Amino acid sequence: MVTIADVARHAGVAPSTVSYVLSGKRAISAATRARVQAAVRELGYHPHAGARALASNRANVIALVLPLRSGMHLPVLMQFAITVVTTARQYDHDVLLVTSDEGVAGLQRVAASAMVDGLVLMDVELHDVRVPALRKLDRPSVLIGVPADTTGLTCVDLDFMAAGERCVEHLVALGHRHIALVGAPPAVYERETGFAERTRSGFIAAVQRHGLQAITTPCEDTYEGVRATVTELFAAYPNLTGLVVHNEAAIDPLMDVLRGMGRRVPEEVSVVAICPDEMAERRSPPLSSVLIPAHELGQEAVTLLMRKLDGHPTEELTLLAPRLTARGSTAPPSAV
Amino acid sequence: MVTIADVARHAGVAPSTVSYVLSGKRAISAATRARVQAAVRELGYHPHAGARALASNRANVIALVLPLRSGMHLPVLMQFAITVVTTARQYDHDVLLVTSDEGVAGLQRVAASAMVDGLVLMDVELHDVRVPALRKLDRPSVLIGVPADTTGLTCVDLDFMAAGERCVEHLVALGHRHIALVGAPPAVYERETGFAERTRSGFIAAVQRHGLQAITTPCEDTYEGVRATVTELFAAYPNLTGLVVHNEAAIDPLMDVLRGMGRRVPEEVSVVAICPDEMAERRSPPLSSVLIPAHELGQEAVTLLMRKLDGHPTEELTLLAPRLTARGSTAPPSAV
DNA sequence: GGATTACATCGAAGCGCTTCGCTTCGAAGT
DNA sequence: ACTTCGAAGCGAAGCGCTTCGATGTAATCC
Repeated sequence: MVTIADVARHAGVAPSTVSYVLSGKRAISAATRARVQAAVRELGYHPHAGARALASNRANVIALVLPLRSGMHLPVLMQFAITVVTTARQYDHDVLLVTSDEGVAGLQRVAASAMVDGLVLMDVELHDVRVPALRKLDRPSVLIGVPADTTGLTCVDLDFMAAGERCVEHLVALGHRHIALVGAPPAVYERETGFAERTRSGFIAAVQRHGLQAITTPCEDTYEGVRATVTELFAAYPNLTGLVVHNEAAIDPLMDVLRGMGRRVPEEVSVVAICPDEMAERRSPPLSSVLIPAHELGQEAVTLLMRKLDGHPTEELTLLAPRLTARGSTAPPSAV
Repeated sequence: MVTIADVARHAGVAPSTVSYVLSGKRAISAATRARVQAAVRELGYHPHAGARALASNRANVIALVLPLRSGMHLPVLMQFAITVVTTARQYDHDVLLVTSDEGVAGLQRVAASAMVDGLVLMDVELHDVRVPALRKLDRPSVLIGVPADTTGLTCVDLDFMAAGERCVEHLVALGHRHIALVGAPPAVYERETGFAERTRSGFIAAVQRHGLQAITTPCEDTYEGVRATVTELFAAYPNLTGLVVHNEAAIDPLMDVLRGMGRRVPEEVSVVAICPDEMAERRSPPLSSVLIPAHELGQEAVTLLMRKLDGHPTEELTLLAPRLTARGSTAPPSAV
């Protein structure tokens, strides 16, 4: 193994000088710097991460904590994860992947053992068990998702309330007057995941602002569940022409079911979804949608964490504005 | 921060004794061990990972390396990742997530800086650039996927050749005589990803064994691409009754297209897929399928890596036998 | 021109842990 | 009773790095 002493010897300087060249924490003459950098390159030197962590009290690693409950939408999580890694690398940090299968103890462990300098928690619920644990952890952290009490925390999320409103506005602008929200499975509401409820309240607020009836229903993401939900919906509200869908896994079945019922999209029913863009684009017709900005969220989360690691204060709550992309699944309602 | 010295003092022993209690590398009397363990618990001691890595030359971390090309099937990758983390924890290791966006340099870095003791590479291609880099890396590794030359490596994968054969056998057993393989997008074959080609050769071998015609076609995973492929297929081979689909993203569109063409599944066309189980089960009708055993693969990969870390030799190539689950999408061909 | 300042570099301490070799002690063997 | 031996625990070295204070040297000031 090549050590800093080897590099120093090779460049004819003291080890500390090499260290300062690498960290830039003290002024070094251009000549010396060049010599050291050449030595580093020639010897293929990589500082020993453990030694560095020990001496500097900084591991240059952040933890990415996934919850391990079922019903998560894996592709979105993966996209997050990839973005977090990529962004962290831009700040010269690596990412340790932690799941909650050891429960909260895992957080304790990676933080207390100084493996990581800070943490990013994905998919935080309204009453997430990890949040209290986090509070007494002394390491900075950023949450993706919004728990009930955000004091002292740093949270990032899509503004789901605005997203719900935005969907309604889109449909109303097209002329729809009978609009329903097809939401997450009941279990998600019971768990008080936050974003489901926030979307719903945004939906309701917008609909009522326009003097329309607020129709919302949870929806299982199985084929049969979707069929049942949609059937009931149209039985109860036969003149429904607009659907807002906030349930990634239900979208495919839902479109199938609509077709099966002979209700054509967008001629007879307009559908606007809250889901990743790629999902919306793959459908036929492509779906009008508000995208889940996994990339932006991940990037923002890491950037905020880095700021905290540098000792800067941050906002408690950062909500990203929703962007709606109109595609082929929405149109004015057919004149009746 | 609580150090080993604090624990030692609290338990009335030397630091080295605490270390030996924790590692179990030397005999310690039951009484002392109990006292030390109590002290550890009371003080909430967690060994400093960096210090430990420095002194012991072991980081107790493995790298999980994802390729960053497009067209990967994210949910499967995520499932892998989760399994790898969970399994690694069982061996008291953590997982560093590495993407190939720094190219091969990222591997160099995490290995040379002693951040990780070994690596698991996901989704390895036939001519993967990471493989040569790996060879000169001195750290043990396990590949998921099979490159062209496996000498000196440890590879794990589904036996795609057998999977292709298995699908054919299933359809033939039901009585089908006209069977086509709908494969991955052309780009995947061009990249020589290995598994696509292996499935194809298994398919061809099995089909020819039964004296049938070998019909295979790549397939884009867009809606339009699938429509085009399927249309051409049935135009060229009108009496086709069996389809083997090895393209996760194409399955949904394909089923839609078949329905759109008025070809009912399984009454008129039987479809067997190679895809994750959950995907097969969510469809209506549920798909007969050979599953991608992400969980088993991940587990096997980590287990093999741990064995290598302990200095044991391992097989160059471990292929998991495919398991086919018959569901609602396959049936005997209708008597013509 | 001597004192002052800034700049560039060095040396050594120490981060928290593991590990090697040593000491001590009591039990077993002869 | 004396050696022998294994078990249990201790002490100190050292892993590779960062960082602080010190030192040497050259530029700057009145």
